[in-house]
Amino acid sequence: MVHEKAEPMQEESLHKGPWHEEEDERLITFVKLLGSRRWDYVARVSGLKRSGKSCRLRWLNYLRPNLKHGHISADEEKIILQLHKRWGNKWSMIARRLPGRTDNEIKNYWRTYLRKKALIQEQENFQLGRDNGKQLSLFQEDGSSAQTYNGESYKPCEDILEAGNVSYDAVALSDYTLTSSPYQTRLSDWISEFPSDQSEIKSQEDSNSTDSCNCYPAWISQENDLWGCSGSLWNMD
DNA sequence: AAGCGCCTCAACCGCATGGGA
DNA sequence: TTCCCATGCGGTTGAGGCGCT
Repeated sequence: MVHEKAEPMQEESLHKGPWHEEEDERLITFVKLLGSRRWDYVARVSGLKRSGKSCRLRWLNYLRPNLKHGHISADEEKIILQLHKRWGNKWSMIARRLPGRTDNEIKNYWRTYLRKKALIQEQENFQLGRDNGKQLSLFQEDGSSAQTYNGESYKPCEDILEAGNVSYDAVALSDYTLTSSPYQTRLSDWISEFPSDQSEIKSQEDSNSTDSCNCYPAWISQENDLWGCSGSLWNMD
């Protein structure tokens, strides 16, 4: 490994905008040579008139191996919805749970498609809430969970219920208990296995780095069964 | 065919964070 | 402890594609 103090790039000479094929090829060559770190150095040594930031972004979002470039599958969409409700706009965290997908891709997908879906869902729930004389607000304007019910905060579980095709109203009417049917009992058991504190979640995240994001934590892999997802997504290399 | 508006997504920007000197 | 720099992250932008009129 060469350790050389990187000179600052000449800002005014930097290329911006879309990458050309030759630039991609050159970047791939130099990343293979120098590794996907020290991006300023890679940018400078490669002769690409791009910033280190730009090189890093191009590599992470487009050039790195094992990226998927196709449409987001229904299974992946469910995961995104679930994790967004859990974590909010933590796109990089969500991306780590979806092998081959980038935070940018997920962020774009959310903004262009899922956010609308969430808003529609909100409107439907608002209508249902009005019909029942209750106000169940599940999403804020930005798409995040509002976590209120009749003006009171509650532990969010709508993500799980939506994923399992259980209506929000069913939860509202059962005072958020999930034990009245075998299916709900199963849900309840599953929820209870969720990491109970941030440190546990953190340790699971740490064991699933970007570079080795080929597995899921136990708590989410169980959703596969719950959702009846195809196995292919979960066994990705 | 041309013009317009909307949508998508690659790329940029600015701030936060972490590590090393 | 402080400063500096590289990297990471989330929000935003804008070019190009596409469909509608």
